[in-house]
Amino acid sequence: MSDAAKPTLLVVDGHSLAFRAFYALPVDSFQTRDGQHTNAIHGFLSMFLNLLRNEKPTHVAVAFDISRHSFRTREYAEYKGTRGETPSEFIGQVPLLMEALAAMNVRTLQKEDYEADDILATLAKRGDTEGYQVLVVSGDRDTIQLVNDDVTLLYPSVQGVSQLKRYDPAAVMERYGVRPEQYPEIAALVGETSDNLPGINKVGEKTAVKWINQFGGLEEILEHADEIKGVVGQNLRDQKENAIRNRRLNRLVNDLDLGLALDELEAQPLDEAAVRDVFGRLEFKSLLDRVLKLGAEQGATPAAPAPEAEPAPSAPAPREILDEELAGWLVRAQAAEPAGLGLSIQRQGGQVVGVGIASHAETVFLAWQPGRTDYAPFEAWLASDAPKILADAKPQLEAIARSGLAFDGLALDPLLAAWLVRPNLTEKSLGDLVDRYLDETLPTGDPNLLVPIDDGSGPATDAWFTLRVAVPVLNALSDGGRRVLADIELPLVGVLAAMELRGVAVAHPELATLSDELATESARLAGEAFAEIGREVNLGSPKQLQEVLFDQLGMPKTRATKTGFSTDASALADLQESNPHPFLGLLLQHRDATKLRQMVETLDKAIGADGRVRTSYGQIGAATGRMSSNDPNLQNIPVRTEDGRRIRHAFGHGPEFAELLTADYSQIEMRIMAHLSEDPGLIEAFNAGEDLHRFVGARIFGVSPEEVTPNMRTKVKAMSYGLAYGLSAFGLSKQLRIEQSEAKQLMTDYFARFGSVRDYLRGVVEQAKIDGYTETIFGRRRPFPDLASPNRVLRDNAQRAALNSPIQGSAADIIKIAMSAIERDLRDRGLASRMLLQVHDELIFEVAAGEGDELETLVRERMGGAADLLVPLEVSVGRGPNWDAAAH
DNA sequence: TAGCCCACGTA
DNA sequence: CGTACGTGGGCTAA
Repeated sequence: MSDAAKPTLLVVDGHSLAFRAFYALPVDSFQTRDGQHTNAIHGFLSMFLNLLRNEKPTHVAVAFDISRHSFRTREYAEYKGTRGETPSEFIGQVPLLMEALAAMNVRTLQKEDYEADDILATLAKRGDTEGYQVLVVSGDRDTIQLVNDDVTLLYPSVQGVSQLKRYDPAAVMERYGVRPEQYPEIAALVGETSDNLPGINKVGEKTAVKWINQFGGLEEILEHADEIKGVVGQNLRDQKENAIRNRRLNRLVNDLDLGLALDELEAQPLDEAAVRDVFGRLEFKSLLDRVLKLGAEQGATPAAPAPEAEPAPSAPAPREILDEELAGWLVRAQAAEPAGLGLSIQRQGGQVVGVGIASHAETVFLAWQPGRTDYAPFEAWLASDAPKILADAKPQLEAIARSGLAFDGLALDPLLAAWLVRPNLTEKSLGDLVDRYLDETLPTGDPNLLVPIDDGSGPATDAWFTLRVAVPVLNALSDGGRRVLADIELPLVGVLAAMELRGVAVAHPELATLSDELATESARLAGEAFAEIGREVNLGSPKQLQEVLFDQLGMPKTRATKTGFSTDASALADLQESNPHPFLGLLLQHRDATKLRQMVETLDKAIGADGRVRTSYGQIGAATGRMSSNDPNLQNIPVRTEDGRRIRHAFGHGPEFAELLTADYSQIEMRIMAHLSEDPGLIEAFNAGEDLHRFVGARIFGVSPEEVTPNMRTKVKAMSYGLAYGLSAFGLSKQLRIEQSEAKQLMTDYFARFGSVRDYLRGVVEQAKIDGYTETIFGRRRPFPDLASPNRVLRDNAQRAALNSPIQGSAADIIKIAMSAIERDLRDRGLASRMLLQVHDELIFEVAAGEGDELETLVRERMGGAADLLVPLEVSVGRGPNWDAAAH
């Protein structure tokens, strides 16, 4: 039998969810005129109705505890003993809730001497055996043990409580690192504070999982307790009775006699009169509408025409329309809004599940589903260049693409625009925009619902606010900012969405091998390090390291940090010079190995089923205009060390592609500095086409370029790059490990030859003090309020950031321009090669067979031609089977 | 458990 | 006492 054809049994732990709802919703906002509190009932029913709506169970039951006492409290009197008095506001809500469920003809179950979870376990077991799909809804982690291929747990998430997380076996494995049936063994070891079940001291989830995976199970762990070293091992031996008791108590009873057959749980039409009565007494108006609507959909006696759901405070109530009516609406709405319609894509699991479209006067909602023909006019409009306004468009464009829809016509993203207005403290969501620019609150249905209401008001309202907020945001933007938005940022949105969807091929076996090697290496280094100091410490703990270095080994104190003294690499290098000790070298090597291993592991875990890793680009990430990359960060993959490059070696191309191509700008920031400063010397250096640092070195040291030694070149290079960061003589001396006087002299000599650079950098800061902001070549602004701060540290920091911003920001602008141009070219020319990654000044492409040369030419032209500067933009390109080999 | 701090990878 | 980021472990306050 296919899953879709199986009956679905929904079993809910009434007590635990009502209790969670009680804490999630404000007590004071939910009470009847005669003072009866109803927040737990309201929260529970709201969530429950959504479950019925979304999951469409064929069979339903809700289980409750009878009292706080059960066979577990008899076995272990302290069980749940730490729980305080049940709040008086909660008491009395449960019987009313049961009454409401009875009116809805939902069976409620209780069993003397057992807890609700035992009832869930029994029903899950029987449902599974009898061929049901079972959904268990509980806020008690013990129910994780019930999960299997046919039993899914829906568990309220900790922070939001606004959504239920689905736990199937894979999700349990991902979250807890063990199979569902093993979860209670973890819980037994760790203990459960809320149940007053102490576990083994110092054993947390990580250790428990490690042991389980190492020994196979709790029983085996206890058998091998003698082999476990350290304090935790002793704790385990001392406290193993805790674990044994916990395991006995957290085993759910799954063979209760409930005195009913599963057939009897079949979903029944609600009793409308009774529902009206109970909900009326509870004064649940909108919930009554929802329950009756649901009842009508599911074939209950048709309810009297229910009043329209309450509209959001000021948004027009959304209508749901199809076919010709939708086509007509779109034509009229577009005529009314020539700048674009508001659009919001509701998503679930990365797919489109609903769409809101708004003009100022009206909103519509579309319950879009793949294969439906009623929405053809919408799909045509979506694919057309008709202007559309979306807040935080990128993830929405991705859902559109994943759902097989075409998109064009992104006219504005107010979130992106707001970032250009205030790139530092940026608004992060539509709600933030509405707050700041409209001084209103974005209605979110009911933020406290356990499950968000899914009636279409969300996306339609979002679309309406998106449209409205666009005007004040645009008004706040400078002319230059509008140009950056239109010419650079908006065209990039779709490009980034496409890159994110493509991902990059990463070879798991290579990473696995590397990880193993690094693990062995770091274990060896740790062992040697421990031998040096005669004890075992946590080498990853700066605190413990300080004890070793400064107390035990009596080394001189290093640079102070907020919480002690630095143990970073440069501090340790200093110590190695003044107080040579083998421990220091071993520690540094161990750091390198563990850090690298950690990166390898993170990357490895990010490889998807298709062998590709997908990052997310933060378009509104950096204040300078750069992008960021996260989940995982692919902009900090090691390159400087041999082992690091082995990670790059694992980045390859898909089987349908021939190789990778990397293209990066050479010294783009220095070139921008040459352009902005108009320094004749620097401009000449670049136009000479000779090695920059050699050329500059020759000028500074008064020798010919051939006479510039590697040492001289290193100093000049550090100096040049440091300039753009506001480097001081002190900092330069430290980095080059030279005397401060020598660093000072170097700077003097540098500026003697390249004086315009200094004048420019000074001018940037002066102008920024006047304007309050800096600007890139293309007009991207960044405000610097701290330039006027009386606090010197803040002011100096702001000065350095200010002089760097036009340089870093212009470089970001340039590569963004190039990216959009390249993406467009690739499409226009019908090439199959594709852009995959951006690492600030570098682009990585997957090359289709036979396209290598054309791609290289195209990329060189577009990157080199992205800006017209006083110096050429040089691009270097490499190709190869992997990222490392494609380097140049 | 949330959030800070430290340390360190990239440009 | 050099800019811009993101990540992860340790640690601590709640």
